[in-house]
Amino acid sequence: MKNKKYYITTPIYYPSGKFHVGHCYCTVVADTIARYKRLRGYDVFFLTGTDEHGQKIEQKAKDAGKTPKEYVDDIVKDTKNLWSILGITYDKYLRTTDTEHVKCVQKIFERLYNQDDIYLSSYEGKYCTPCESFWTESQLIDGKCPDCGRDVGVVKEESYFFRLSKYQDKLLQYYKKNPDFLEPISRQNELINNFFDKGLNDICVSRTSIDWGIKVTFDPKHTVYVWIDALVNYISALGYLTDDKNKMEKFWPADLHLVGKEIFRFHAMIWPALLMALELPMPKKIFGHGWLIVDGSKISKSLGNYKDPRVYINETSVDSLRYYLLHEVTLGQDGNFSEELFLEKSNSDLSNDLGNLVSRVTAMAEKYNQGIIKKSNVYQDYDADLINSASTLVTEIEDLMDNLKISDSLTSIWKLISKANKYIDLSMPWVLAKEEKKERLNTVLYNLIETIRIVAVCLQAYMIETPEKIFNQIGISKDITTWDSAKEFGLLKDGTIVEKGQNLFPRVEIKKENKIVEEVEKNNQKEVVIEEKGYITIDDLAKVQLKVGQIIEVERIEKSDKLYKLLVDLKTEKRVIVSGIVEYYMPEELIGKKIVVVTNLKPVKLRGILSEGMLLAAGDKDVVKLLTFDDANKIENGTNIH
RNA sequence: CGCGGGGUAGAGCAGUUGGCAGCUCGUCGGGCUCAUAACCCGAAGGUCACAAGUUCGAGUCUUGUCCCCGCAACCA
Repeated sequence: MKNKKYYITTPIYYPSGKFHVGHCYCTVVADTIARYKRLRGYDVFFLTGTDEHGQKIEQKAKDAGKTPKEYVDDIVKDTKNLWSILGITYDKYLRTTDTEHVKCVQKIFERLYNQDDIYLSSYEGKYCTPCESFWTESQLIDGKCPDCGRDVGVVKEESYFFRLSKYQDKLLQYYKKNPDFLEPISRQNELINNFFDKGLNDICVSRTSIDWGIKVTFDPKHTVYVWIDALVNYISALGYLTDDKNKMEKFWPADLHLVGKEIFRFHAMIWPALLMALELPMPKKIFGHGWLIVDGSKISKSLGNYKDPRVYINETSVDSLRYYLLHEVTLGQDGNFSEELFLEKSNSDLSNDLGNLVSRVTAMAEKYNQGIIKKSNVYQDYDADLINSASTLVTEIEDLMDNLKISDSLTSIWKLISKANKYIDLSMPWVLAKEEKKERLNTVLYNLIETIRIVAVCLQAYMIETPEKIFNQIGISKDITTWDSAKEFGLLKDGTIVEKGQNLFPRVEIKKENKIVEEVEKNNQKEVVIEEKGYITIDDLAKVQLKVGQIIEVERIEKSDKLYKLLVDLKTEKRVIVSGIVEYYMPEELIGKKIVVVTNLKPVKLRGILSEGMLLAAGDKDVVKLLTFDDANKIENGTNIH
């Protein structure tokens, strides 16, 4: 019998910088679904990749003194390393610079042009010459460029357009007939209310102002714009329009396109329209997931409020990070990520509940029975609860996972873990050992190890190291690690030998307070300092605006050991600045002090309070001294410093 | 009146078709000693943002108000 197939994709990410935990989130979710489907016997094709063309990449590469290709090569190398650390089991990593993809895009472009779905016209828009960017009317701020604040001019550029408007009605009909097509529903509503009600415009699918991209074969001064270049990856990866039709026939249509909410629109509108134009079947589902919010703000490059995800993994383990992303975030909604919460979860759910369970059970097996697990059947009433829950766990997970309730499915695993811990308290194996109730002890240990086996089998969808470690510790053979084997309680063989191993999840000391905040500040400083050479120019220095400020109010921030909320007088205005100097100054020492303030630092929310600047201070871990002035009285608040 | 999401215990969240307000962490008290200062039991803690309405009954439905966040044609 032919296996059922499952085709799942992540977006192809834009490699304009290092990837952060948000990218990991989406990819880990997709990986988990892929693993789950494989466990259930599906033939899975899991696609991810990078969208490597466009002006921004061209610019970034130039800044770094590399060619665009060299630039993206480096990032891709790093990304693949990250994915390998996270245990991402993609079947294909597509790069839009791959020859196959380029050819596919060109052929599609030709075809759509030939059938008049693409036509030549001109794109007219407000253009900021120094920024080399087009802006829409609504993006402009007071009629000026939102990036640099300079005047914009009207510029006409020859462009090819895709007749999106032609597909408007067909799309709407499709949405209505297939209510499961776009999820969550709220995003579908947003899409329809925002765009369809106003009517769809044809979209510009080529640019003459961008060089780094795929050339239009019949008009090479044009470069294919992102819509077609990027979206088409989902079929170019399967070899669409090549001689090898196997994958396309087997896997298309995709079962799930997992995308971020910011690109949901394009996937919900443009992509289906393109597929209609190409007369290909629609994907089964497009799901727009939410974002990770870090300490109240979204992850953003300009805030610099993120770290390399490997930092978190090094502190704990891959499985801790995967667990957090999968369990703490409801798919479809925004989720919270903070280092403190992450470590807390890792300690409580992983170290205390799961890790400790395995540890105490294997320890008892060794201590009381030389690690030998024997089948025996001296039961008590309360055994039934554990055994029932364990034997129905897999079915429960299947129900939830099939509805993409990933977080809930983990919760049901943890409910069983908790039951196992409770079962130990009820059965008190240490008493049984002391009183030499051998047969009952054997039953209890058997039930516990068997429960742990079932938990570990299920965890294979979510975690990459832990299930294997558990299997080794409880000494079981491969045939009872399969998905279906967990549907039956009692497959564990008589005489199985258990060996207590290393702790699965060592507890991590949570250093109270603001590691993360400090990190944010460091990152902000980095923005100003030019990376490699160590020198900055006078212009760079001029970017930093320094003024004399006087501290007029000092307040401790609740629940923070290190932070003061300061009100600083800059003569023309008073600003709130949050500063981590509690350890070094008493409030009364600070009041009235004249200090150096960075006034054009991007505001950051710290502990929920908007900090609109930064104080300059000298020091290291032990000593911190604020920069002050010799003759403070003689210098006025608000004076510029150069 | 551009669109969408949110406001539920100290924190982070869940609440399906309206039917006694829940989960995890933290706090407090107790138990246990197999285990990673872990595990188990119990308790405290909420005007479900506010106001009005529908209803026998509203966190849930309707209307209005306030506040937070995101999107507004390439930030996962």
